[in-house]
Amino acid sequence: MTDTQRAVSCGNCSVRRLCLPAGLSQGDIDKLEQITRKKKIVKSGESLFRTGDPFANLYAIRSGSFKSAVIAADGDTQVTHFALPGELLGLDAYSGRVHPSYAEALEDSSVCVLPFSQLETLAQQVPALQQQIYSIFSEELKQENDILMLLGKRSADTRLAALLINISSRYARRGYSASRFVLSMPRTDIANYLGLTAETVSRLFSRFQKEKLIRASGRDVEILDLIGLSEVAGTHCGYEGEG
Amino acid sequence: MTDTQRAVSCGNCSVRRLCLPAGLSQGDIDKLEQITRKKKIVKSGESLFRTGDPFANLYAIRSGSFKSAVIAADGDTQVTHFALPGELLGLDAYSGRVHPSYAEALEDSSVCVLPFSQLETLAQQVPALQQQIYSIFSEELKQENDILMLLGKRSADTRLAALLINISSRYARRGYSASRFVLSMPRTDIANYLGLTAETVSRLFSRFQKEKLIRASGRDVEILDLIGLSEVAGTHCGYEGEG
DNA sequence: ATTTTTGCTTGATTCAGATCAATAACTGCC
DNA sequence: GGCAGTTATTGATCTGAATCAAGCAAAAAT
Repeated sequence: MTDTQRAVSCGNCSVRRLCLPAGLSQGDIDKLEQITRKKKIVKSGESLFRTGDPFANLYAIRSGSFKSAVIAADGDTQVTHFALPGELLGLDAYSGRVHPSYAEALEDSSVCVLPFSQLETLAQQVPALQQQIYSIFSEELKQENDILMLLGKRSADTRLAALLINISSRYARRGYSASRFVLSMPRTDIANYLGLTAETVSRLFSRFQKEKLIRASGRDVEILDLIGLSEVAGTHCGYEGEG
Repeated sequence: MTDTQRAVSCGNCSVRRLCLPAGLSQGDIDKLEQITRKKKIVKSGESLFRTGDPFANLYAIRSGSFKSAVIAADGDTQVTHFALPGELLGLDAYSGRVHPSYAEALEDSSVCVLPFSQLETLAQQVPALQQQIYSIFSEELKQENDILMLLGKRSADTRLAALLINISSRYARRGYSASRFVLSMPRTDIANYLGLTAETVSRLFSRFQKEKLIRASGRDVEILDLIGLSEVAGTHCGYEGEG
């Protein structure tokens, strides 16, 4: 076994506790690794899959980050998700056998390729894996509901504050600083995701800085006052999400 | 076997093609029925489950309709879903072992009670059932993405038009008229779901009537001009959803 | 049958965030 | 290092939907 292949194993993956192997025995992880031999590099701005692509694989993010988005009939797009290491992409493609959304790397990223038919077969034999798949689906649904709340009822400042706290706590889970991080997405993507315009997002960044809630320079963000920011977000953690 | 029990069988259920049994062989459906012995009646306004209830069952709607909603830290609620016969409720509770949302009957309704641990075990033995569960999860995610588009970028009239078309096509799938139906939810719920106020929704109903797109009297709705309504919705079917 | 409640509609006014517009800063890239 | 093309900030203005405020209809309660 070469070093390159070793690098793909779950055992030495920094996000194994957040990803599919979570809760599996070593023996089951070995089986999972056997169907996850391929790794894929996706450069910043490139697509992992596009809307309409046939569904064959799920993708587990190893490193980097992605946005996923849907495209309406009129060509308009809506960013639906910012995905970080350990998260799965492509789950919404199962029922239609085609990807209804697309995923694009926000920075140079790498993913594990999971052929779904094989994963399905393995899950049939490994209850813990099946449970983990249900769990990931379910968690995803739960989070979407929280975003619906954000878009349905919340003011612009609340939305941005909630996003910053959410991203912060997700980075923290992955072993990075919760208070200082680099946003991998442009303002336009943040705005689109939050149902706002880039101008409004920019103004809010300025306002949050004036209010000493954050310090921001471009995509570099430092949270100075988590309590204050949480008050703006109207909650005590992300949008009740992961954290 | 009594008549009451017979009534619970999938075989004579009008929505079996949309529900869990879809795609299963008769033998597999029999097995499914064995774990689905209980049926539950939920009266209008009553809860099927509440936020925070421990997760034990999934519920398949036999008749009637439900709204599900999440409650924010400040007590504010967001309606996340209107569920019709054949649809499953409770999927978002799996990962946390607790219901993160609640489900309330919009009219007198009945559901099949599916103990999840037994369903899980059965799915392990019946690949077609496992696939159907994945499919339902996946479909749900897909639809949430379409709602995100609606809430993120669309104007009030577009949102309501899309909802009307979506509900119409879902009724049609269940064998009811696509052009004439009774909304089971009050205006406030429609407004909340669409991220609007009840006043705005009411004004839009009036406007759509003036424009001869619909005829509405309270919750009784008739679609007069599907093409016109689709133009307002900016799409050719529901929010790209089920239809 | 009459009061109370709940749900729906309509009008007047306000405001948060969009839109339009102009710079400014940053990122490659010759 | 300088130029072209993004990406971000800031300002002025506008507008769609919220909010505030009645009034009305239908259903539930007395």
